[in-house]
Amino acid sequence: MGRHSCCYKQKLRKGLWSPEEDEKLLRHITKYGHGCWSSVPKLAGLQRCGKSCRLRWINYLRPDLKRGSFSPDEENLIIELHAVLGNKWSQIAAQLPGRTDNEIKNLWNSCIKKKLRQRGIDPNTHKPLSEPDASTATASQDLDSKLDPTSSDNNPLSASASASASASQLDLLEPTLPNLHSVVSASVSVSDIQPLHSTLWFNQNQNQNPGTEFNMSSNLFKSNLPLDFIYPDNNNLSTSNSNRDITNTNPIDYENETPLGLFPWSDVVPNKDAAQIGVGIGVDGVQEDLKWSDYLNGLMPVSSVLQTQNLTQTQSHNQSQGHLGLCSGVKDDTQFSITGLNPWYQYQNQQFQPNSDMYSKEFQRLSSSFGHL
DNA sequence: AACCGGAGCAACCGCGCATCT
DNA sequence: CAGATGCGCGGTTGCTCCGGT
Repeated sequence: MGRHSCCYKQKLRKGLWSPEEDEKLLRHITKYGHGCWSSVPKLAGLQRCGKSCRLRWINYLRPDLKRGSFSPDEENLIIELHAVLGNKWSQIAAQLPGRTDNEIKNLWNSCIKKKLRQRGIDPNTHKPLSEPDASTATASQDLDSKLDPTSSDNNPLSASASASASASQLDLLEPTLPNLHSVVSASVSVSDIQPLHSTLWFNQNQNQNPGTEFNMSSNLFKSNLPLDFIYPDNNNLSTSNSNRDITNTNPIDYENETPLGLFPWSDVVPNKDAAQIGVGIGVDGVQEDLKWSDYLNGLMPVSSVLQTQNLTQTQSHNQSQGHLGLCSGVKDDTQFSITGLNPWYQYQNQQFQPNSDMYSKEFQRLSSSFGHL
């Protein structure tokens, strides 16, 4: 196939995305969904190819993205999954809600590879290096023998491994995959790695209503509860969730094409200074002190930012400290539903539910995603 | 202060597969 | 059935930041 025809077109912008482009894309997809990606740039008024828009959305603008550095648990899980899946970044990312394949790939290439080598492990084979560092080789060998994907005897996810045998071996993987053994105890017949690793998500051995009882396979999931999901960790906001008035919504005024705030909590920011996130929008030489990612990370409304002028870098930095633990667990953007997943829609629709309901929705999505199980 | 090199990251490229016409 | 188109993935590039010299 080669390059796509859209890539040959002239006048298409390349390179870094400007805040204006981000806002256009975000607003368009928020309002209409992405539909056919090739038509997105035209409809959104962007001089980009659809592919570029898709990439930007998936890797950066998607509201369910978790931002910030990877936790040790996440890194461990990536290593475990890489041992099984290899460079299938999208499949690895599917097990890490809120993380993109690109993000994981970059982490792997820049950090984890190096760490594994320092521990005497070949990051490609997950075997000890030919000349491992003596001080670390012994310890790493132990781990390595458990993770060797080329050995059906040692590989707990081997297609030929029986469920019971796998369960005992999976115990060895703790604590990084604490619930994996119970997953395997469901007597899953492993003939295909795809359905198997999808079971990392929940414990199929539960006979109860899986929507309320299924176990997350990793501590990663436990920290991403709905309230953190919806409310930014912002010092300017009350930290008491119970004190928040979730009926105080800030609807997007689509009729006039002037969003009051792309995020519903935009009007909850209690003081003017806090609202004036110090992002120098990179327009015509205006300062761009803060990375756009930091701006998004601070979850300030685009409209507020666009109105902001003459801001100090200090304000930028301080505001950027706020973050949101976004976690939807949905990797495949084709499955993405603005109204179903987007936290601010849930917020606006006052459909906020206790954790069990949240998990129930997660399970429903998982069920549809892995319906072939 | 200037330079340099490594790390981290965002974005692009090229390919394969699926779907459409 | 074949070509065109759309989409997704993994690999790669190039930019920015930052610490060391």
